[in-house]
Amino acid sequence: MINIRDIAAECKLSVATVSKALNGYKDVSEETRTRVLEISRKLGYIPNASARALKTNRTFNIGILFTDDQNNGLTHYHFSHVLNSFKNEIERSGYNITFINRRFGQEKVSLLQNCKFRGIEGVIIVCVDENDPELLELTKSDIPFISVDHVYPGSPTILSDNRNDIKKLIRYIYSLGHRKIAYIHGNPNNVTYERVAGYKEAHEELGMPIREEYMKESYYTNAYTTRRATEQILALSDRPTCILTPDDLSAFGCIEGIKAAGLSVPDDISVAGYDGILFSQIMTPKLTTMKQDTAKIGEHAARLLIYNIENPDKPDISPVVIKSELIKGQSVGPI
Amino acid sequence: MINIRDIAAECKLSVATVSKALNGYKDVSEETRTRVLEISRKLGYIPNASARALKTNRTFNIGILFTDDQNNGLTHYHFSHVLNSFKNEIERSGYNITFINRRFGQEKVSLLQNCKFRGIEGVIIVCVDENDPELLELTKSDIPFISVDHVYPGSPTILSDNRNDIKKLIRYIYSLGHRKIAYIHGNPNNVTYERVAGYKEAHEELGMPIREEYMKESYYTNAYTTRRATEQILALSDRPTCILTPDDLSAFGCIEGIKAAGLSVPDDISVAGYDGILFSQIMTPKLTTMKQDTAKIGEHAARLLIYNIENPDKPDISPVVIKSELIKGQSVGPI
DNA sequence: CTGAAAGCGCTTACAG
DNA sequence: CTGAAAGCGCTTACAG
Repeated sequence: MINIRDIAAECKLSVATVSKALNGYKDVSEETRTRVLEISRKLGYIPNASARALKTNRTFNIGILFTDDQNNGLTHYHFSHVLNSFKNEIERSGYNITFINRRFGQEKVSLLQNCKFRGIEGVIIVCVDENDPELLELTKSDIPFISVDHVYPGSPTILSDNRNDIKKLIRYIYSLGHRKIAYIHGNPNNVTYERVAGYKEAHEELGMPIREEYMKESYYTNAYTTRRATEQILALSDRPTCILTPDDLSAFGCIEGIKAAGLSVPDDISVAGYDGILFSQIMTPKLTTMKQDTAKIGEHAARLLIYNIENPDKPDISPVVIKSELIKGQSVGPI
Repeated sequence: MINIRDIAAECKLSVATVSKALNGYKDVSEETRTRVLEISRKLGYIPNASARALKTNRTFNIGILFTDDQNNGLTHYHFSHVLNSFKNEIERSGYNITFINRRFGQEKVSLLQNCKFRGIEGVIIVCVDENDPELLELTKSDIPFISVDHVYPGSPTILSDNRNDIKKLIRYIYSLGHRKIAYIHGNPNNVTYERVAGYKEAHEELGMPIREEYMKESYYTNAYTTRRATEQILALSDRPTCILTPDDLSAFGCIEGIKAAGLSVPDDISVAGYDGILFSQIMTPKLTTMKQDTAKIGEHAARLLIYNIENPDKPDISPVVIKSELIKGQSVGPI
């Protein structure tokens, strides 16, 4: 591989001058710069990122931390969209995306150690076990990060407006005449907390009683446990007319359970999802759901993270809240 | 940050000895090694990957090249599973995953230059425009790569047994009494070529005529264009009894088109997908499809790539073919 | 078994 | 405007 010294020799210049010419420093004559650029192109010069990183202490590598309790990983139907958008925006800004893991070579190390080892400049935390001690260690370190959906106090978060969005959804369902709305919510975390709070607030505002037997817990993206919860709800003597589910994927399980009971959606009972993934709109009936703006979430996450990397002295830690959009669909019908 | 010199000072040893102790070289006394390890732990030493890479010329970074013509990127419902499995296996072996792009900093560069710049040791090529000149440049370089689905002569490929798998699917459909089977295939590429060949071979073997009007082109993962193609097929005077689609996602478009025509699946007309993604089995009716073994594809891809990185003198370039599994589902009914 | 020395490819204060 | 020199943190042949 051609290096800067080869160019210097070819140009009869010092490596210092070549380096400056290549990096666009002002204190190089136009003539010299042109010659250096020309020769370096002729020689097929490609800089060495490791050498540059070693000297400048900058890698431009951004780490992704991305594992969820259901172990969807990269295949998560919602978060992969967030990530895709994040990646596009990060790369537009000249950074690179890499995945954080727990090793160097064959040795097991902590997430923070992996970041330090590889000179990761910033991390996006998506869809992880928020209580993992290694994760907490990372969030307390000096490495900037942006968290999606979970709030680490004092650090920037980006998330959907879960509380208000679910209220919007419930108001819509209410407007169709529903007065008995069950909620199969996801396992406890920040998102679940906000949505359950929104569910309760909407009930109070609309004058509907909150009934414990209408609230069940399931796992996110888990059609199986959501079907189980659906069966419990269908067994109630006073059935709800509509069931909210943790997300679109688990809504499929809910609908399956309803069909298995010989009922139909939305004629006998209505169902709403959450997320607005592609499949929710190509199935029949089209799902009533809240479409999270994954493009915006990923893009803002990238911009905010980069801002904080480049302004370590005055980081922007104000949480960013992105509105979701109600998709009316057809799975919630009029009463 | 603590470096190797700090440890050397603390241990009253040379950096050379510390380095050797840390790296498990044999020619260090057990006592010295223990002390070095202890001190380095006490000091919170973390090695510097850039420095190590600069010296050893090894980064352990594996690049992903992953963009498809429908621009699904990371959100591709099939390939994200391949990638997830690939990632897990790569990391198990102590390598890291990163994405290849076309820049360093704000400068536009070729894919190969990006790889060289960052010291990428190997690349997985998934789901890209195979004729991109920059891609061809990369495939002709000295950087080992593994290609999924597309065959670059002289380089290792991993792919499903498309030709035989679709024959298996057609034999099953035939066994249910179907004699008029249409095929909406994807846009031309290696996979499409093999599948179309399998479609024709199966027809010959089973004594069914190949009818041009039963073959339409669509795009992969595109429900819209597949619906359009379905409409053309439904307009035929002598309709087929079953339609094969490019993949499960586009099968939704096909089914939509059928429903819009007032027909039902599978009572009036049967539909088969391809891939076996999660949604194909939680929809109603469950889709008849070929389930690609994404876990195996990703895992083998990782192992083969690593093997070729670590054995540059005797690379293994034999193509790996993975069998798919027929999922009978319910969207293809008996005649 | 230990260490002195060279060097990986680059950048950057500093001198001229 | 150009260059000599130091140094980023590490590894490794070589000498002892």
